[in-house]
Amino acid sequence: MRVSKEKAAQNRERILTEAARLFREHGLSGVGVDALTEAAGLTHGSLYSQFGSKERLAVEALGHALGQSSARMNDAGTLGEYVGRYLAPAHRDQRGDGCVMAALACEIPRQGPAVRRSFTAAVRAVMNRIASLLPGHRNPDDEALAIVATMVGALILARAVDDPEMSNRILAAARARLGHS
Amino acid sequence: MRVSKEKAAQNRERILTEAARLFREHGLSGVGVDALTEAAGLTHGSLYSQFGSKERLAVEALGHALGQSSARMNDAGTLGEYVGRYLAPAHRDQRGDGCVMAALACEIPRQGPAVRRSFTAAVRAVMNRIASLLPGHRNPDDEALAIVATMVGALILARAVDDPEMSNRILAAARARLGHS
DNA sequence: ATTATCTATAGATCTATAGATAATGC
DNA sequence: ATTATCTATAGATCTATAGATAATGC
Repeated sequence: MRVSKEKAAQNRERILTEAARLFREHGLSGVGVDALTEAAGLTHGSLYSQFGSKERLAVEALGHALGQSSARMNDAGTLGEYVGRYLAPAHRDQRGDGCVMAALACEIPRQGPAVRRSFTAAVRAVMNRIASLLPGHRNPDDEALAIVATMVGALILARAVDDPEMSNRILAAARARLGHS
Repeated sequence: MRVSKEKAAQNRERILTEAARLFREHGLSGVGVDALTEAAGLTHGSLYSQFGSKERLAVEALGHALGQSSARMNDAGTLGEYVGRYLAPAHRDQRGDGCVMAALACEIPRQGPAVRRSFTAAVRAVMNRIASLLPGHRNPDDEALAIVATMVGALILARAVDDPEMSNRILAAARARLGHS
């Protein structure tokens, strides 16, 4: 069954959106082609006509999610505001809609070149954005990288730990640490 | 073919050692029972008589690796020494023999209760150890958690990024950040 | 005529189980 | 007699491909 160009574009968009969510929730190797296409109301075969392979879909889905993250990042006017939103329990609790880096970083070293390139660009973008919020710093880029490391590390650990009190404490400690920078 | 008690214990030990390495290198869901047992010179069936399931092997392998990590952690006399070794390119480049938290943290939220409990205990142990290296601090535990977050986040990002210069820079920025704490 | 999607299927690979085997440990 | 290991296999699930289908877009 063929479908209108418009409808096909919508399907593509929906697969990308759902894939961006599913990959963050279950990991890149934790979701199959079946689940990815089914979430968009299609059958698994359709993935291959639209994207050619699961990996190419992953690259596009990452790009899709990273675009949204950038937009949200640019909404924050100050570093404190950004940090506060990033290290919030709400962000910790919705992995599927949150930071791509925190959701997937551990898997990235095992991914193909295209995925890794996309991820690296994302780290660089966050670095630049945070550096732009650090006026008058001596090495804004390096300072920004240290801040990103703290944010990502805290969020990842807060999600991994099974003790809610400890989890909140990790977030609070990182916020406190970054509030004084 | 049965085997002596001693030999069986050796086999068990070897599976644990190899599993601790393979899990860190490829992720918990990235290695199969086949690879785990083959690395110890056995066939896949033997895993079930020794451990009962892949997950129970994972729990024991994590415990095994965490024990080694603690030992190494206690070798460091100062925070600076510990941070310097942790955020070194050598540690970044040998994931299979390095920090369990940095290798597996992103996957932990999707694991069973036993794995999560073990991971949480590890975070607590590192927190306590680092806090003990922070004499005279007001909230040593919280400060320690922020430091752990920075270390783990920096190592994870340094491994994920595909640009060696950027990778080294992340490590250096985090070291600089923690050198002044 | 083109093409987005579906169906059917190939070929791997994954976790787990059942039963056989053969050496140990009593 | 016990038991650590092996072999064979079940039953899922995974990525990918081939060919059919049917509506679009010319």
